Amino acid sequence: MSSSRAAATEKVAASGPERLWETHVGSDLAFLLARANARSLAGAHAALAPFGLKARSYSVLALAASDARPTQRELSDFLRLDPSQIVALIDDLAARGLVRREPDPADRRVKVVVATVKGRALHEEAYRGAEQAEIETFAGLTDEQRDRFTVLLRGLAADVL
Amino acid sequence: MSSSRAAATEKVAASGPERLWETHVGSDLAFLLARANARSLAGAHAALAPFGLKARSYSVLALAASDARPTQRELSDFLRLDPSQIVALIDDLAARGLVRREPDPADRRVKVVVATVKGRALHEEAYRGAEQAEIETFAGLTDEQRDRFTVLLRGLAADVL
DNA sequence: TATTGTTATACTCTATAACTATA
DNA sequence: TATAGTTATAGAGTATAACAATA
Repeated sequence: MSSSRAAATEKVAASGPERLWETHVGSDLAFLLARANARSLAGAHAALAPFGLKARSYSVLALAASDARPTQRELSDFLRLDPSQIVALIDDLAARGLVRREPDPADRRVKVVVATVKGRALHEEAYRGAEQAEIETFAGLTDEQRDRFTVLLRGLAADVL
Repeated sequence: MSSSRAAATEKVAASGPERLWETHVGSDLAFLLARANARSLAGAHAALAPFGLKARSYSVLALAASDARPTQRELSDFLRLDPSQIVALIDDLAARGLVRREPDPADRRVKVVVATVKGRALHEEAYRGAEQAEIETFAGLTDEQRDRFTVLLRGLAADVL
């Protein structure tokens, strides 16, 4: 349906898997979104692997390294992961000395997750790697397209179901 | 970093999980993309469940119901799923009488996957459900934004890594 | 009673390798 | 020797329920 794709299909009838783009699946937004996400995730994963991090552990570390001092429950809600998964992620990061649990004096049930000095240092490096991967993943977009893309995504992502 | 988010943060310091949006994770494109995808997938899943389909089986059925007559290998390449996963998906759809494997006279190794009459009928219904879910998921976007979004996503999705 | 974090368990998904039959 | 499809299996990821400590 898009002009760029239509231009490609004006040639000879494509052979091989490419020709399936002409199907209506090829213009299904959910499908395209899933593919784009898979690509982005693969790039992030490759960039974070040298630091022993994946997308999730990186997110947790990044939030712990911020000045937000998130609780485990907040991490669970924000990252949309089950509390038990947060426990596992933090156990791993804590075992590596990157993060620690601090008790909240106001409510002894909650534990605030903060990055150690070592954790902040690793985050700094990983952040640069992830940033670079993001640039490469979205290299096909102009700066303006990238900004628009971010705004659109934020709208979709922020809406609570 | 974006103006829309900055405007939101000018208010009072948020409490609860929402305040974590102020973190740089909240403007990480890969993160936003993952969230948007999760939301889209959840919508699609809910819409397809009444038909006994998930995102993947729906994609396979849709391609089988098209006039493209895809081979299993083409499905594997196009959907970026391992050939063994395609086998499992088609086994399931075939057991339900929605799809069948046709031998290719030109190459007896390959099997073309085509939808049965029953399969085409179910796809028709599921397609309308999925379309409706997509409309609801992207309801926050104007038609123009939606088109731009599609073009951007197609560029990201089509690029072979 | 409700909530935070934790443990345990089962289920789905994904990745990998080995096998067959054709080419 | 290479390719299409199949089978089997192990690992990662996900969802769920039950529990202890605290509110």
